Amino acid sequence: MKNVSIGDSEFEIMKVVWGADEPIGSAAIGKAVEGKGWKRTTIATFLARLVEKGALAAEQRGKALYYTPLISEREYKKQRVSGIVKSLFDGSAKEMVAALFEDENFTDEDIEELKAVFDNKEK
Amino acid sequence: MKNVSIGDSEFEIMKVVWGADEPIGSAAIGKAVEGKGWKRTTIATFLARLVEKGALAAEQRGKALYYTPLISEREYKKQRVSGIVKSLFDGSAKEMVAALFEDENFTDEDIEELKAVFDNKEK
DNA sequence: TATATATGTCGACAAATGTAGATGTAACGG
DNA sequence: CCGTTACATCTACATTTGTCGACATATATA
Repeated sequence: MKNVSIGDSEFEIMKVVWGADEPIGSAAIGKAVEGKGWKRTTIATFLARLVEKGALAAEQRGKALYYTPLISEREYKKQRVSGIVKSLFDGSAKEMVAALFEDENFTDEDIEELKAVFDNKEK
Repeated sequence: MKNVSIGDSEFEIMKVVWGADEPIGSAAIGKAVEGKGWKRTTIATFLARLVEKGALAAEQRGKALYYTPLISEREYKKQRVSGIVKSLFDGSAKEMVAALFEDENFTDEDIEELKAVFDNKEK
């Protein structure tokens, strides 16, 4: 419920944990973020902080810790997007969409799909 | 062009400067953000940092400094929104809109308007 | 068993940001 | 001429986030 604030690097870790359907161990996480060029301890710090913040739960399994998300990806994204809508678009999601629309690339299919989504919701 | 990073409080200042159509002086800015509860020096720091960052230009006019935005509101919002789309929605603006749609409140009028915008763009 | 390997914990340091007190100064009111 | 204002600048301190290195320990292995 509370607003967990997650940094960009931490977020990369979250994505990995969200991507796993079961509690995921540090080893697997490390493997998943190879390529980011982070030292082992760096990753460990992110994990520890995420646990502190209440974004992840950690359980000991053998020698290693296994992590489970305490906030869902959807929840988190929603939080972030709402924040942007509120601070940049005065709370108007419509404004945001309109702005997005001017700058981002949408294919005609995208638009069709979106219109469909909208039609669906429109009661 | 460069990606100016602006904090939340700094952003509040930017909004004021953007809102003025002419260079705006520190006094006016201070007046505009009364209510935020910031001390005078706090505001001055924000202004100074924004100038350092290249977000604002300052010119001396009499005793006070007058500020002009060096990045447009549109430009900045675009930057922020693109960042979110990239990091949270894998670069898919469509996904973002869809997500927005599930969480935010859109009135039927909003939807109509958006569809109109979409129709317009669809070539 | 002595050792290399895998992990977790601590403490650190830097940059960005929020926030403000101390200082210095020039203009203004009397 | 002098105190009061109105500002600007500088320094400072806390928190958050990105990144580690140093350590301690348990485990696996030669």
